[in-house]
Amino acid sequence: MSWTDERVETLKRMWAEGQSASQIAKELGGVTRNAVIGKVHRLGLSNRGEEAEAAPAEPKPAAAAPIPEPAARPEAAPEPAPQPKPAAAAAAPAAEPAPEAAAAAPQPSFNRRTLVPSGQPLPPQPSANEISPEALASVREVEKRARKLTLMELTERTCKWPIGDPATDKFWFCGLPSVPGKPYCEAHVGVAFQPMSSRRDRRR
DNA sequence: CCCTGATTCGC
DNA sequence: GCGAATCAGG
Repeated sequence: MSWTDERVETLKRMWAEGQSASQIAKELGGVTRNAVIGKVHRLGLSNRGEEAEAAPAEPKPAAAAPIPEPAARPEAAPEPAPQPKPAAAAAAPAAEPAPEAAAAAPQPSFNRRTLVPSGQPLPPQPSANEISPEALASVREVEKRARKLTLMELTERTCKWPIGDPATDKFWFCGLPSVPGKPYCEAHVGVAFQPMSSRRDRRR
C-alpha cells in the first residue's frame, strides 16, 4: 500500500475528526498505526486539537460508538446470530468489515429522567421476559463485579451492558471482558441474545 | 493488559 | 518518504 492522494485525504479527515491512529489504520487497511502516525508527522499535522477546532463539540465518539441498547430484543441485536451458544468454533475472526457507521453517538447529556423513551428503556433489569434462571442469576452475580466503566472507557473488548439508571449518576457499564466478537461479557450475552421465540404477544 | 501518540533510524 | 521498533505515558 502506498499513500495515494485518496488515502492521505482519508487520513487527514479522520485525524482531524479525532480518530486514533489505530482506527485510521484499520480504516485504511494495509497499514499499521505506526505507519499512520509516521505519516501524520511527516505531513506536519501532529498537533491535533489545537486550532481548526471548529465545531466538533466531541471529537472522540468513543471508537465504534457502542451505544448499547440491550433489552432482550433479538431483532435489533447487533449480531444477526440468534444462536444462544454456538459453541466455540472458528477461531479466526476473519477480516471484519467493521461498518462502523461512526454516526457520532447523539449521546445527549442524560438530563433528568426526561428522556428514556417508552420503548426499550432500562435494559439493566432483565426482568419480565422468560430468560433462563441461570442466566439471570449469572447477570445479577456478575453485575456486582462490574468494573463500572464510563462510556469513554469502553473498548471493543469490554462489556457494554449498561447498569443502573441513566437518569441518575448511578449509571455505568459492566466493563468486564466481552466475548470475542460480541459486545457483552459472557453473562450479558446470555440475556442479550435470546433465541427469539416465545414472547408472542397475545392479541393486543 | 489494553490503548495512546512520539521518536528513532535502517531501508 | 516509509514504517517497525521502541519509547513514554494513561
